[in-house]
Amino acid sequence: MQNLKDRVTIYQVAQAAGVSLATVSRVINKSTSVTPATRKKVEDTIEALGYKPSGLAQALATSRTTSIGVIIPSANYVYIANLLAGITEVVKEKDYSLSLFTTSHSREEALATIERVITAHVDGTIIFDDQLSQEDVEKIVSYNVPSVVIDNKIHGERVCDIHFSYDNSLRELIQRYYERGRVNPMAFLHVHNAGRLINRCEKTFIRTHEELGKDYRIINCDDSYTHTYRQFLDYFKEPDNHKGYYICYRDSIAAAVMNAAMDSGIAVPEQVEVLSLVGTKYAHIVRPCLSGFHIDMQEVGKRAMYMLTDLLNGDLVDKTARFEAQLTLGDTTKKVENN
Amino acid sequence: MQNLKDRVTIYQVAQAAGVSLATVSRVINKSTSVTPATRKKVEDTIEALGYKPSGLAQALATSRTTSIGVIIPSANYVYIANLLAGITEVVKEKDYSLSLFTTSHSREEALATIERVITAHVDGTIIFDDQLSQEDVEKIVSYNVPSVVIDNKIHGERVCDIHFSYDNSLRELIQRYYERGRVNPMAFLHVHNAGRLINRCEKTFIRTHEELGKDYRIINCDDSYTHTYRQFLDYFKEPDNHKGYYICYRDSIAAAVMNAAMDSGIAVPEQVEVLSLVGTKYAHIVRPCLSGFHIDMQEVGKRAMYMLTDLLNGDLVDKTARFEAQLTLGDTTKKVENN
DNA sequence: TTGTAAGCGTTATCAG
DNA sequence: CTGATAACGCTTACAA
Repeated sequence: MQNLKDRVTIYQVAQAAGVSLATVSRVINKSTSVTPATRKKVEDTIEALGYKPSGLAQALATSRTTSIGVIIPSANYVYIANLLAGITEVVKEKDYSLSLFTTSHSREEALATIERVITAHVDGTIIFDDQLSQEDVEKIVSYNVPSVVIDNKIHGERVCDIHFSYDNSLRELIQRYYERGRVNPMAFLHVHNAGRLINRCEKTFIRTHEELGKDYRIINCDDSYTHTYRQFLDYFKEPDNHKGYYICYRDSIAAAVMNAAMDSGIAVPEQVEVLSLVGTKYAHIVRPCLSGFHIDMQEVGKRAMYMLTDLLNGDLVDKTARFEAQLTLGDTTKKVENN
Repeated sequence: MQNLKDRVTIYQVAQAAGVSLATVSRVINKSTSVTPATRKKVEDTIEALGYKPSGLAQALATSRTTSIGVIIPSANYVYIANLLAGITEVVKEKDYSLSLFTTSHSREEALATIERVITAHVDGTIIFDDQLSQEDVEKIVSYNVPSVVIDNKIHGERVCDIHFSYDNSLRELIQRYYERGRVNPMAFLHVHNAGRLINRCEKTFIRTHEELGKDYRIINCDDSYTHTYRQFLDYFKEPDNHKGYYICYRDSIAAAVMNAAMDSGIAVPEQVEVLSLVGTKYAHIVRPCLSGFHIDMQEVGKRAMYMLTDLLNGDLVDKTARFEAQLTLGDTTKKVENN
């Protein structure tokens, strides 16, 4: 096996083994039968020459890349990392490979990403990205790449979707809160442009309050621990604010509010209560432990990849899956007697 | 633009535009000059037909995939997610695409991953994976894919490396500790099979103690928050253990020790001090804030990708880069007067 | 069972 | 400036 080779091709293997291209191809693909003798001969020369088939040429010939695309806004979030871990697990199991595409912030980048996905010629995609519209997804699919879309209500012929369900559990939580005779209006921390999930939750929050005829508050904040922490340090300087129930987008935001409260000498949960919508394992690590909703993104990733392979094989049963957010009550909300 | 097309090929564009293949190829690649008139004609039909070049065929013809491979053990850790974010940022800037390969735990999986990387025909790889040996990397490189290797002392003709430097700062930290007259032996939490980085740190830890003629302790633990938390709850039942300085692999482990101590009524940092080696943003979020080392993995990712593109273009200046771990003193170690 | 030859969708080298 | 035509490395009928 020489170094820095210009890669050995199937043709060279054939020549060295004294057979034809086709035969080598057959032993690689374990397809039609080959005499054990010639098979052995070919396998030996493959080994000796260090031949590896070119996925490129194979893909071109078969028009299957056995590669799937994953489209996400950024890998930088814990729950996206978990999603990726789940996807890769099944990707390996099914012997696919995975191309990662990120969209970032601008619309142009998103469009450029779509182009890339199409030219990359992946067999299918898993899309977890709020910025892509129905049309964007349709465009991808129209180039013959079936897709599973996560938390982004999009439907179509060769599109599956996984839906995160918060509505019922969030509504229940709010109802219970007031049923227990709590009078402080709940506050929802609005984050601009943070995606569908939080928007949906905000809508549910507002609608439920309106149905109950209760007051509520919306507080604008940033999707950044540090900013929110500072903002709430300020906010808690006002004694009137030394109470309240704050519903936050993710762990780190909830932790920011909680830390700001505690660092201002305000008791959590006695005076200020905090709840996060998108929980990760860090909810259990911070003290007090965060109350919040939680969806196992690794499971979501696995599920998404299973759906995609089924879709690709044409034996998909359910075109849609639903993950219900689980509420875990930690120590940032007051305990209520559940009996 | 019809739906579910069998993708339009360059040939069909040529025919529709009344020119030859070659001309279409030229306008795609903006290479040699084409009459503005024909260019426009071709561009229009490309638009009309919704033609996108096949990356596959292009790659086969040029023997460049403009795709790089990233090899990691799992996407599941925060600092790896940050690394990925850094890499993708530059990947887009340089107009590459990225294939993700994970190795998981067994040797067989690692070997399978290497095969996949080779057949995938990526132009280069970024490897952040302790399980791969010098030979493994050499194998990859021998198939004509230059690589940059992170935190895994490997050298070679077409290999760059990024090295994390902990030794000096860790040694200094230890020396200072005893210089201040501290007498409790430090403890190092050994995690089996957690990779080179922690092994190196452990060696430095031991060697420094031996040089100083000081006692030290090695405590075995798991790379899991929950396990370690339970283990240390037990450990702290013994009053003799209500003191000590514990050096932990990562944030979550350090938090486990810290929480176990506090939940056992032990004061941090007054009685028990904790330090983490691999810090993330969560170090600032937990309370008390974790003291620990920190490397900006997003920067590392960007740097790695820059090195790789330089390597691919043949204009690499430095084959090696070094990131020094930064010590951030939080509230889990005692303050020392620095003047 | 094995070999021959025609694609797969591009690029690139020639002539014209 | 443009058009044939031969690669690129492999798969897959079709023949032998």
